[in-house]
Amino acid sequence: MRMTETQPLLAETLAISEVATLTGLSQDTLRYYEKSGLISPVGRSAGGQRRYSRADISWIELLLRLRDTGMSVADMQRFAEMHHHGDTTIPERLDLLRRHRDRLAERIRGLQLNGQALDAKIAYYEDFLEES
Amino acid sequence: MRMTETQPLLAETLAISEVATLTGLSQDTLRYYEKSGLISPVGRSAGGQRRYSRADISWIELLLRLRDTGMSVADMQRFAEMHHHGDTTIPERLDLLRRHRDRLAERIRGLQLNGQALDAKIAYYEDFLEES
DNA sequence: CTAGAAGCTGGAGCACGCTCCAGGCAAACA
DNA sequence: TGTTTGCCTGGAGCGTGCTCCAGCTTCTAG
Repeated sequence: MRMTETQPLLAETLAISEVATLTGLSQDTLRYYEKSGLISPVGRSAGGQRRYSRADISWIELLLRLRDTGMSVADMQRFAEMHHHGDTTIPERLDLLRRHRDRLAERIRGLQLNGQALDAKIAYYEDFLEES
Repeated sequence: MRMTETQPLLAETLAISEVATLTGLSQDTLRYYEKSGLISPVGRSAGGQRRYSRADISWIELLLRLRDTGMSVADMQRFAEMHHHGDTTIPERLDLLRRHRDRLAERIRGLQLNGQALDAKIAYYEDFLEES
């Protein structure tokens, strides 16, 4: 078979620097997330360096969505653990996602209202300047 | 030269506990905000206890709006300092508010997009459950 | 084969935004 | 009047989410 050449499967994996560039997370953060259980232990090269698979990448992308919509690391840990326990946890995961989604909707509504109040303040300042 | 008490003005002021209840901030946070310059030194009773005026309250309400829309304490400090320097800083303040408003609009848009992606994920899980 | 770049681990450190004392004076109620 | 409740200050401490580092191993280009 092949000798020193990398096989197709291996060619599909990414080094940590590439994942960092791809996701915008720092290498330190990627390692920190793995250490904290947000990312399940990722594949390794013969020498022990991380090799991320496509599945790892899409999992990280989901994590980022959760994080960017305000989910805490603690909640992401719970979610990751469910994920790790397989399909039987899908109802729980669904539940968690729905709750999160609802809180997000509320938060967006709140931000919109605050935005309107800020607009009013801005208009007030604009009027003030116009009159002087 | 306002050392008199039992004036209508005094009747209009609030103790820190009342402001805490009113705004949802803790007494410690109110003192911390004052210490950090977010709130300019508030009036005191003869004995040295804080007495918040209507103007103090509405300033705090503006601060809360800024905070709740994601402004950092550092940025609020700058804003507070401008405010403290009087009307000549209105153009700067307007500028800061507009920038903040724009960032907020962007953030809301981003949250909405992430929300849609979460909806898709939720739908995926729902389908999965339905088929089993 | 080798130099330099990239990655590893465990653990310390940091920025932010509060939060919680201790020890003491102020205010309100009975 | 007393005593209970409230507020004061300065400063230490904390939870979160990273970020940095030392000392060492692995990879890769030439």
